[in-house]
Amino acid sequence: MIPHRVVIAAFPPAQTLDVTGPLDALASANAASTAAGHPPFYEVVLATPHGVPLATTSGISIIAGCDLLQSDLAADTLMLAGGPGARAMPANPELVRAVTRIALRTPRVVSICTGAFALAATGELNRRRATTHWAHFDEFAHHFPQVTIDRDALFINDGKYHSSAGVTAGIDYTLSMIQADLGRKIALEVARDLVVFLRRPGGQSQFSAHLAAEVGADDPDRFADLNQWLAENLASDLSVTMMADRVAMSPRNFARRFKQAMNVTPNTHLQMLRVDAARRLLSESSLSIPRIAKRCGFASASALRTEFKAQVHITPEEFRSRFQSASA
DNA sequence: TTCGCGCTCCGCCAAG
DNA sequence: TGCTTGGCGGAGCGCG
Repeated sequence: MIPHRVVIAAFPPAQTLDVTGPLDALASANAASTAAGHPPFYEVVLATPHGVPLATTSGISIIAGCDLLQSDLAADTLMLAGGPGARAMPANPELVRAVTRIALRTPRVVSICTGAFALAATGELNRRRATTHWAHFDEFAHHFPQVTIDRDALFINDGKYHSSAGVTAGIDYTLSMIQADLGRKIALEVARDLVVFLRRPGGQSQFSAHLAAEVGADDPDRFADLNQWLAENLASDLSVTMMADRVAMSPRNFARRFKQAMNVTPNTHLQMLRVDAARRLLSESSLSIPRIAKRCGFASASALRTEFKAQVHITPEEFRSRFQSASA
């Protein structure tokens, strides 16, 4: 089997490759693929101008030193890393030409964090939707007015072009990419691995509560559609009765079946989804706490604080001060 | 701080 | 007879 080649483009003055989370997810997917008796699925190639090597702490082995400027660089997925170099990249015509050349012939092109600046510089995002790190929304909009910014999304898929918000959101995107490439089972195994290796102090797990619940669930597929619907409608006035109606069951039977399948009660799961959404908005947006509470379906900012503290063990304000700048 | 209300969860039991 | 489903009621909890 020919491995799926992921070319990661990084731009000077970067000296380290700051996409460790997505790389670890790819490494974990390779391990799961190997354990299933198949060769590693992903082959990761680091491409920098003139092949300048970068340090990385990821567990995946990288074919380092490929020249981003070479004309015949081939990829199945092109991943554009963020950082100051990516934001400065549009001012370098030689780099813009090189990335455009690769992007045009690559089936899937992904930007991580401020890698969106490098992707937008190619012009391929014009009249498309995209996202980037919240702290650079205005700067991005100023430089690329023809790109529609989605300020709430964790990641955006528009045709073959994909963009993720912060580096943490890049992990969520990578999980969805692995699910598309290798299936739901492997993606859940990768998520389970990430629980072990990527959980940060202060309770900021780097993957969604949705996935966390599925990892611990006996039968996650049974309520997959409902969970998807819940995640998309958190701001609605949701109740166990409404969830039961949604899956055409009586409330009593629904509660029983949900607990059996997911290992948590419906309301506990709903609260996990709400805190997860709040956590993302706290680290990926500049919205006020009351607005985040409303958007996530909490009755008030006070209700958000109570539930947030119960699950994450710190207040939303502490969480924001600790993690908001960490992903910039 | 207290109290009442509404919601959730769960054990129990009956019906299909 | 065993399993699934759904109703009932009590305990617990959050919120205003």
